[in-house]
Amino acid sequence: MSPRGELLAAAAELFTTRGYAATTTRAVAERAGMRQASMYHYVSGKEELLAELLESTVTPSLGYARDLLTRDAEPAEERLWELCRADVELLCGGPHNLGGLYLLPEVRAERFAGFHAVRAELKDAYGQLIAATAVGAALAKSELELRTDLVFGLIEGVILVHRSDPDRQVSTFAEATADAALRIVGA
Amino acid sequence: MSPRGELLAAAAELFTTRGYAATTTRAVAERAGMRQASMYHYVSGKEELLAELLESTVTPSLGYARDLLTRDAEPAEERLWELCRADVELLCGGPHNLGGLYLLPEVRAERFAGFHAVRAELKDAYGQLIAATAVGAALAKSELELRTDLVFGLIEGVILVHRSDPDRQVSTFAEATADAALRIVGA
DNA sequence: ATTATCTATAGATCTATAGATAATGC
DNA sequence: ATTATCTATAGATCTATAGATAATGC
Repeated sequence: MSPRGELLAAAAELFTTRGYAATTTRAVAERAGMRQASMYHYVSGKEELLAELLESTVTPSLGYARDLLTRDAEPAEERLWELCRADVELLCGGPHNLGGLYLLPEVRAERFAGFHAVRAELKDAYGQLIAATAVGAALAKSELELRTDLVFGLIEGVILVHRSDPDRQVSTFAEATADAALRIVGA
Repeated sequence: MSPRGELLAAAAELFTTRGYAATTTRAVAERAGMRQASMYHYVSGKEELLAELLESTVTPSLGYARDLLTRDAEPAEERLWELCRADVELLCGGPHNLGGLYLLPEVRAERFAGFHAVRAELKDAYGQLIAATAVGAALAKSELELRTDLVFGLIEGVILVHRSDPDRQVSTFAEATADAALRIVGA
């Protein structure tokens, strides 16, 4: 792996376990096999590492969501189920609990607006799929938004469940979460 | 309010917004109206503040859950709904987003085992109520545990939803979350 | 020439204690 | 006597840069 990749992997592990503020540049650099100062040859600092990690966790889900939105021959219920399953798999399935980055209090900073923009797009895709279900088509706009929030909340909530029990098998849990999401929608 | 209470309130606000590691003892003390060193007259340090805040957020829900468990004249579905509603109200309804304390990476530390024990009891109460529903009584044990995890995940997930949109009215959102929890269970 | 690394360190914190002073309550 | 507070600070970090050295690529 490239030195930058080593730094990102080290940061992913440390940020998700110890948190962002509690992780020193020294800890990241030495886990990546270099001295603290050498890190600055590859990245501008901790912030850049977190920004890049955040975007890398949400971009694949967004790409998949966009693909699902175009597949309008398939029932919206099946596509929504599949988006939930894949999203949970991506958030909880990686080597570290990458979804755990969403929980860090620091992500609200203006610096990470890019991440928030991509996430808002992903949430919009959830909303479109929910609106396209048989049940969703019959709901008022405010009720649709509420259910979208709840489904989105469930997906993020499983990150916390996964954090407190990381040994659980992710694939079956992801499917169960997708089932639960459809029940929340009412489909 | 007592000086200790002022410190706890200050810590609640700062820990939930900036995070634990990023909050200095100076910031907590001065928000509570005293000098940094004076804080040590009332508490042993930051850890004690977080431990006390964590337990104070989960203890009321547990007390209410125990009360609901004894009320076996009422249908389990209604009691579960009410527990979910009250829990969301407590986590998201206070002056600060106290539920946000659950998201801090530091809470996993051994130091906060007391909090985790109380939370495990609360989760057990959820499990008992779910098992007592008409649908729950027909489920296998593993499926029951899975749905308990999902309901618990939903409740914690709404903390994140609330964090990204703190201005939403809590009471209606709490009711909608309770509705969604019953749909996850299948009741 | 450029890239990759290292050591050393300036400058800026942050925590927790020491020690002094004032206020309170017997 | 005890409680509440303060100022000052020792000791321990942590970040980011400076400056040196080695390795690589034209």
